[in-house]
Amino acid sequence: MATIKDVAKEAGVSIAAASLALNGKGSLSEETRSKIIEAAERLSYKPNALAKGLVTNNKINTVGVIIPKPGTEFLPFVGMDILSGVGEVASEKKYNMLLDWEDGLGGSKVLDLVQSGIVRGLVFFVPLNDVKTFRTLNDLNFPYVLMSRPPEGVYCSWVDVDNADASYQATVSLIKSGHTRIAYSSPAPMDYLVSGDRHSGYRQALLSHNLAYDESYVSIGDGDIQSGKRAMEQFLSLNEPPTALIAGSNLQAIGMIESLKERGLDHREKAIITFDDSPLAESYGISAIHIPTNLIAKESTRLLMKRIANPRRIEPESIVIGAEFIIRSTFVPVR
Amino acid sequence: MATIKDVAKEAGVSIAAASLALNGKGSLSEETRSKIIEAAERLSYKPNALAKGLVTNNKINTVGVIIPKPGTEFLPFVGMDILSGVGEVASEKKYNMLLDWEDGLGGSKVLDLVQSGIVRGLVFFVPLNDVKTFRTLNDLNFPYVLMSRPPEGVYCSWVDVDNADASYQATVSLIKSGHTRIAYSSPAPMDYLVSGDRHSGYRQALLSHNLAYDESYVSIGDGDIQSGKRAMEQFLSLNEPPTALIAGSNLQAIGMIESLKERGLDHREKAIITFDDSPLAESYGISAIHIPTNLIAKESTRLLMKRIANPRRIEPESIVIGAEFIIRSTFVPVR
DNA sequence: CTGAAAGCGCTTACAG
DNA sequence: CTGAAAGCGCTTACAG
Repeated sequence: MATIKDVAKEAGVSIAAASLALNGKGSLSEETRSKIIEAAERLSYKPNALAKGLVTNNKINTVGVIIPKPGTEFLPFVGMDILSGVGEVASEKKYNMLLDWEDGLGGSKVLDLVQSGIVRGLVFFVPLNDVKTFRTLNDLNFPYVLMSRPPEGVYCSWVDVDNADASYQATVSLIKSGHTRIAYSSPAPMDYLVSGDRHSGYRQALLSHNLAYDESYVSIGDGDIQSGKRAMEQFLSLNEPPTALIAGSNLQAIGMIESLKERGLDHREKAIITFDDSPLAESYGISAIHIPTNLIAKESTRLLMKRIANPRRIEPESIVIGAEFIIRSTFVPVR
Repeated sequence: MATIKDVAKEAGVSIAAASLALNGKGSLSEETRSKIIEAAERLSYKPNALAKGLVTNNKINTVGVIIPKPGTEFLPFVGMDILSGVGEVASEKKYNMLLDWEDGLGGSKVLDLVQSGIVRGLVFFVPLNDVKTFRTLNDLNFPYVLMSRPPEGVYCSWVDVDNADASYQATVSLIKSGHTRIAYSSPAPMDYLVSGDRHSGYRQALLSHNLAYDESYVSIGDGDIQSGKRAMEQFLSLNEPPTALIAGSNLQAIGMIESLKERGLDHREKAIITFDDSPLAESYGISAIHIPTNLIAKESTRLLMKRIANPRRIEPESIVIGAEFIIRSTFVPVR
């Protein structure tokens, strides 16, 4: 493969001149410049990113995306939305995208990545926030952005919807349409920020409308269909089963509906609202709180790029994006 | 950040000795070696991958995954399955994973990647095969593996299911349960290998069982729900509508069922078999041809690793993986 | 068994 | 306006 040396020789100039011309820097005569460009094209020269990275900032132009290991905790639709958003903004800036996930072995993997120079910045979509890793990144003054509200004690840039508010609004709309027995099923363990925020919005809505908060109406789930079934069964076994449910994920909501069907009940027997929207929720006709994951990913990556472009430590920024409540056939007033 | 120079100084040895010790090479005294290792730990030294890559093979230890742009043509479940498979094998070998997709601007992006030294090998999951890119990769003797049967004229390693055979078997099982009017809806345009292979298996099954092949029973779709609806509407408008259908994707199959429902028909009105299996197909109760995407991804990456480890040109290998036919409630005998 | 030196492909002051 | 030189962080023959 051709190197810059070959290009210089082919064009009959010095290596430095070739570098300048190829990067559009310096003040070369138009003639020399085009002579060099032509030589590069003739040899189909592509710069070696490693050498370039080594000599500039010791980094390669790559953004790293950290997501949960596929198959756990989140819907593939969400994952792909994120990757597509990050990838789009990254590629606009001629950045590559590196994908990795937490492996349960602790955050050391992320730090390896950072120190090896393979990435210039990181975006995180990790439900359980690892404070220690973030602290270390802060100490290193390494650029990163969270696609979620940061955990207590971490000062950094982030982009997210207001989960508590979205949950509050959804609960209120159920109350307003006459429901008084409303259940909540979390998308993940309660120590996950997203679970806690949504739970507190739900609770707040009940209390501010003079409805009792009852723990037996709360189920702790994970992202899959089974956990939706379990939640529904738990709720149906109560003396006074809820008439409305807020599901933590599409698959959970589907599980709830399946559970209803298994008992020979209509899927509109209960009012069901799910977090996250997808073709799935649409085709099942499930009312959904649309979290604009793709937009969150894009905005996060934009913040990251801004931060990378600014070598000095700058103030973290945060963006709160609005969630949209989409009413479909599972939104039924109390009967 | 600490460099190898710092480590050498801290341990009181030469840079060469430090390099040897850190890489477990050369013959150093046990004492010197551990002295160096300890110094590295004390400084929390992480080697700079760029420098290392530059000096060894001009490449960084990264595998590139090329998939279609998210949101087009394929189910996120499939995409995540692939990423998870590639990532798992890659990380076993301490490789990073770089994600990219075709952008419709031609394959030059891939070649940039290759020549920049960012990846040591590529795995492709691309329905429409770009012969020119593959030829160039062959010329460069650059390691890559396809997660699909290669197109005509490309000689390379690949891993795939036998789509024609899977389609044949599914069609035969419909014939055996009494269907004579069987429709086929492709997952993509017909010039995609996967569409063509499945179509030819379907056609072959009909012909070898003395059933006529009728073009009005064939619909050309894409991966989404709408195309399933369209296909069903096309078929239902025929004088003799099919009694059984083979769908190209889960979403297509769901579209077919939705279309049935919209007309007030039971979803078991028709026998429906879908390609690809997912929680979706499971929860809808759609009979499915399970394509082990995750396994395909893993095996492909293993082949790639083998190829990378072997600097000399070696013979391409191919692996055909069996598809599994899973019968669910949409598999109904002819009425 | 260990050290000094060359070199991977590039960029960036610095001379001229 | 252009060239010679140093250097990014590492590894690998090659001396000793």
